[in-house]
Amino acid sequence: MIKKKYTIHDLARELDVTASTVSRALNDHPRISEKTKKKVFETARKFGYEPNTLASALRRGKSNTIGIIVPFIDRSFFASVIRGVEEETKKAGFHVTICQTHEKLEDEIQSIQTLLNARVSGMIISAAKESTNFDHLKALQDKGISVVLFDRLINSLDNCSVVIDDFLGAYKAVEHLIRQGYTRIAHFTGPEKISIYKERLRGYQSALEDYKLPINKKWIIEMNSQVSEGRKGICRLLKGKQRPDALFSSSDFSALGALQVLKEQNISVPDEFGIVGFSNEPFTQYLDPSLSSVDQNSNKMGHIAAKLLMEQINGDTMSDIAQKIYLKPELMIRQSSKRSKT
Amino acid sequence: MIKKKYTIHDLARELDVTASTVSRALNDHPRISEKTKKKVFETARKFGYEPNTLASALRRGKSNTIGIIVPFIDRSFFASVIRGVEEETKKAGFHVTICQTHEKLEDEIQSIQTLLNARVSGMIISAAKESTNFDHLKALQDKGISVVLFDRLINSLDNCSVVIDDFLGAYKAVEHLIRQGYTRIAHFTGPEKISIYKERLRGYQSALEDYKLPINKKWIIEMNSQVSEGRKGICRLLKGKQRPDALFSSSDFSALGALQVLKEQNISVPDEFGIVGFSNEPFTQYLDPSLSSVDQNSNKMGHIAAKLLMEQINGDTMSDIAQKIYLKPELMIRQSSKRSKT
DNA sequence: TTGTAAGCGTTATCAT
DNA sequence: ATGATAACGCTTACAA
Repeated sequence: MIKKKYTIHDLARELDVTASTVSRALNDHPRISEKTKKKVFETARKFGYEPNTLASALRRGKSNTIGIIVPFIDRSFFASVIRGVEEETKKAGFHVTICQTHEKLEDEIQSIQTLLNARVSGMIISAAKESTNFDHLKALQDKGISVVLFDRLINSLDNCSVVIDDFLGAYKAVEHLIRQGYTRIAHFTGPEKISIYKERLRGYQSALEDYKLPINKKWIIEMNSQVSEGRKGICRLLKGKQRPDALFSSSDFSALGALQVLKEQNISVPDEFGIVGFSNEPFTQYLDPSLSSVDQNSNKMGHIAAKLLMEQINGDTMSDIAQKIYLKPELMIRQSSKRSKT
Repeated sequence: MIKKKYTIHDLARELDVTASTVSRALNDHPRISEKTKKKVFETARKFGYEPNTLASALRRGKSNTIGIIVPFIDRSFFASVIRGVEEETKKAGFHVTICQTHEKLEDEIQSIQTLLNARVSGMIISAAKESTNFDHLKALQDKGISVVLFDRLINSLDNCSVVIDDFLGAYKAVEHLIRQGYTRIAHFTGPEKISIYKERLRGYQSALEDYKLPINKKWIIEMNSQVSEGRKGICRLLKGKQRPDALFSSSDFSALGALQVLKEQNISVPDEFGIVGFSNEPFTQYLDPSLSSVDQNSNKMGHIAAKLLMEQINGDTMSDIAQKIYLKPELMIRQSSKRSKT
């Protein structure tokens, strides 16, 4: 048995008023008498009336949906951001539609189109790695769509965005290593085009400079965020003439690779060699030794991105001036860098 | 500059036909001449026309949105299922709206309502742990909404559902331990109300019986899926008069707790004690020793759930008879249970 | 093969 | 404070 869906007309008929009155009452319109409002709400409940958000969205030209575009849903960082977004938007009566780009520009363009067709009120986007052309994002601005970028920054765009302060995170990590007494600190960096890696590299260099430690170019290795790459990287470092005694890695995965090799070669971590990774991937805390890492506050990032977006949508002042928000990263100090004083 | 959105009427005017013709052409209606179709598509492209999916959904009474409800988006299992769902539905032109229940019945009911109001075409749901009353799910059936359940089964409902074969997964895990020469195998189980844990327990018992090994009630410990609980559990086992030499845990987290304690007490894993967990959490492969675990095929589960749902939506035969699909779990054999022959 | 016209359920703009 | 009416953009009988 399929239950009938009631509409405002059904309620109107029941109450002997018009649909407009019902609509207004339901939306708490100021000049509807409290009495009718009450009556309307009552029978709405009695009938089990539920508004058709589709019709409302069509009429108003805006849905209460916001779209979120990420490379992969199941990467822990993104999953966590999405969680934050969902939690924040739900409060305001929005729901979240998700799209994956698989790091492909084409999928990104496609996703944006889909969301546009669904008339979402706004979008929260972490650009695909592949994206170097940002016309499709610029087009969104032109169309007057509210957008908040996160994680992957696009400098040529003046969108609202939320990122963590990668520079600071890196700086803190390296400073921590220095304070633990490590002096020859290497760095695994990522593709140099991507801003987050550039920033982390800068933070690394800056900390070394501030503490008057040498920057050795051979100790800076570019690689992808993979365990295997980390293994290769550390081998190269260990073979070099100048051997480092610590590593700050832009990725937890490559840090893990390094850790594995060091263990295999019986080089004690943290006593002989200190490691700090980046991202605070869930697995880092369970390693042996547990891996120090820079936490990205991903859940909070989601919350903030969502808040920012909703301000934009509601035309609140703050976001008229497009702004970048830098979240403070938190250094999670674990065994891999906590040296018993030498 | 905000670009104008074109409608089928704009196209109609341009082509000197009516909106209906344009609509039909765009939808590849059989009795529209190829010539007009071609013309319509051409000018649609020229104008950069994009359909308003909202209007279409309103008219047809169905959107091309499907809703997915999970306890937490950022649990790796769910994230991975969602990923699968997104990938599968995208192909068919659907998009995915996500809702979290935080394992709360109230949130679950609320989420369903939201999705109902958005007129989703169907829902994919993993019930909240808290849910013991399923009226809200039954109501969906009555309303004629297509639903596919996954992971958490509800036996009183005859919905389509996709689960892994927990019994088989457990059986395989325990059989593997037995074949490795372990004979006194303990088990960490979960809240007994939840079917997945019941099934895993059954698989455990069944394997022991088949291999004529004793089932010792003291070796079966109920706990939540947490590292700390696993630690407590293994301590209890080690203190007991009859000490087991292996553990099959319903959860990777509690298995990890056990592993930690064993390492601390210098009990060699896998030589003196074997462990197999469940879920194949990402961290298991990075532990030392790496933790054997039962993989749940989560991405595939998402794909299949999505396919099933879309069959239901399209009224395809298969799903007229509500069916349960049991996915074959895969045992990931790693160091924690791979004993050098004794 | 195409046109006509009504309608999906809401909301916005008049008017009263 | 409420009503009447049109419109959002699309689909779909029914006609022609």
